[in-house]
This record gives sequence, structure tokens and C-alpha cells, in this order.
Amino acid sequence: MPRKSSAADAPLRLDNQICFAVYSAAHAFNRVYKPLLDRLGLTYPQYLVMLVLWERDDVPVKDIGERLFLDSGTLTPLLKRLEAAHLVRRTRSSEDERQVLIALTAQGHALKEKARSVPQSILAASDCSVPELVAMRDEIVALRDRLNAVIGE
Amino acid sequence: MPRKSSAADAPLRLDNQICFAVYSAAHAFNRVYKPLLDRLGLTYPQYLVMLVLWERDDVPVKDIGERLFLDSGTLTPLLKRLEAAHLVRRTRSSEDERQVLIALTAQGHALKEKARSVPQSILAASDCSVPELVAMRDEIVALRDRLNAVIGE
DNA sequence: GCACATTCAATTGCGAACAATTAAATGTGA
DNA sequence: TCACATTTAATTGTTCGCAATTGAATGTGC
Repeated sequence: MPRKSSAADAPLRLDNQICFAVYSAAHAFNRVYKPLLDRLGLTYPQYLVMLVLWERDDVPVKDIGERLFLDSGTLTPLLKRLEAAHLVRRTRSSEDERQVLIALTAQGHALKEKARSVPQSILAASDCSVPELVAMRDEIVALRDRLNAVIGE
Repeated sequence: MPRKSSAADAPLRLDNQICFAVYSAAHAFNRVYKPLLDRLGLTYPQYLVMLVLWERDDVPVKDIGERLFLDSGTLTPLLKRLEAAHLVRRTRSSEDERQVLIALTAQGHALKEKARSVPQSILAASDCSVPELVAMRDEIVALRDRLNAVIGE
């Protein structure tokens, strides 16, 4: 028997999965961002780190990681690339030698001005009203936070 | 002047970004899936490929790529790992020698039964009603499709 | 039939992402 | 004080994800 598609298979159907919706939307965002961020010389994760630093500077790697849900295994090499691009400086804290503080260079600060056009371009690409996007964002954040709550038991 | 947070900066604020909501939710899903998929011996992208194959077998790499929005650079090594795990077979099509057809092995088919408990666990972790999840999924898919439409000019 | 373009998978190189481990600095309790 | 645990980044190794290129097979237009 050729295994006809059955109702019992619905939970395993790709297009029914919310995780795949989220996964594929994340990649779609990445592809839209790519040409915009190329002009800034940033990758998407690097852009996220810069967003954090543009809000507050001179913070330990740990803080950036907590904000972005990333660990040092991801951030250490990424921050070294930003340092090589002269956008940030990495210095050991003198109060606590375990911490490495990340500070923006003048170039890093200046890049913020060039980045201001990015959110507008993304808004246009999403072809969606701001209130709709805000509502979706809040729902997705709430879902993410519930998922993260499960991970910490 | 110490650059106080200003309303002009709102579009660049991390927590205002829907892309970051999606990006961080995708990673949260990945972390919830990890222990469940470890028991199947699969990574999350490998699980997605298996979902595609459990729906329809004996398809070219191209079809899997279109379904998952992934290219051969990602899929070729991933499929070789699934082959090494004896879950799929890779054979050149005889009608069109350019294509490589991916077929499930008996083990690959059998794994579907072990996978049936996964969606239920994810539903529980998301701590959300099915109608809510379905609504969110459809919104996210619609957004993804609009973003993908922009990429193809 | 033949030059040419197109399609498809594979390959190479780079940048995430994370698990697991390491090493150094700091904190804590007896 | 001193043994011990904790915190913090860095490191190593594996797997994605994609751009760019390659090479073989197929399709096409003349």
C-alpha cells in the first residue's frame, strides 16, 4: 500500500509547523537585510551587536550575550571581526579582570548614522502596516519568552 | 553631551525590531527541539529535510531546496550526513543525470514513527492554544512570503 | 547538427551557532 | 588563610547557511 497522506500525519506536515514558519521567516529577513548591510560592511548578527552597542556602550561580552541570547563561542570571534573592522575596541576591565568590555570606536559611533535608513527599508520590504508589525512582534516575543522559560526547566 | 536616548533612535532600538523577534524565536525553537531531536539522532535542519521526505520520497535535491528555501551548498553535505546515518539513499536519476534523487531507507521511514511525539512536545513547550499558534503561523508565513517576493525583485 | 545558454549538484571559503572544555579571576565558607 | 565553587572569555570541533565557482548534463535556436 502506497501510504496515502493521512490525517494522522498532519502534525508532521512541514507547512503546519510554526517552527518552520519562524525558521524560514528568519532566513527571509536575512536575505532582505543582506544588500542593505553589505553597504555598512556588516553581517546580520554583527548588526544586532551594533544595535546593542548603539544603545549602550562599554559593556561586557556577557551583557551583549544576554541581550541577544548568544554565548561567548559565538560572540568572541564576531567581536574580533568588528575589532578588525575598527568598529569596536576590546579591553579587559580593571575592576574585574575576567570581563572584556566592548566599546565603540569613533567609526563605530559614526556608522549609526548610516544605519538609520535600514529599518525604513525593511518596513517597506515587509509590505505591512506598522501596527500589524508591532502586534506580530509582540506575539512572537511572547512565544519566544515562553519557549525560553521551558529551556531553563 | 552623553547622547541621551532619543525618539529618533526608536527605529534602531533592538527590542523594536520584528526581525530580532523572529531571529531570537527561531533560536529559542532550536534550543527546545535539541533534546527531542537528539533522541532521533537528527539536527533541526535534518529534521526539516526528513519532514519533506516523509511527505514525498524519491525527489531531487532541488525540490527539497525549494521547499525549505535552502540551496545545494547547504543540502549536499547535510544529505551526505543523512546518508552516512543510513536514513536516505542518494542516486543519480537515469532520466536526467544532473539530478540526484533522495529516497528514504527503511530506517528513514521507520524514524517517522519515533518522530510523532515531537510536535506534541513542542506544542506543550509553546504553552499556547492551537488556534493561536495557527493564526500566528499564518501571519508569519504571509510576512515571509512578502519578504521573499521582494528578494526576487 | 552544433554553438550556446541553462540547469543541477558539488565544491570552496567564510561567518555564524552551539556544546564542551579550558584557564584565569573572583567569591565563599570553614 | 586556604580549599573550593563560581564567573567570565576564549578555544575546539561540528553543523548550518550562503555566495561564488565548477563541471557535467540537458535544452535552444539557428
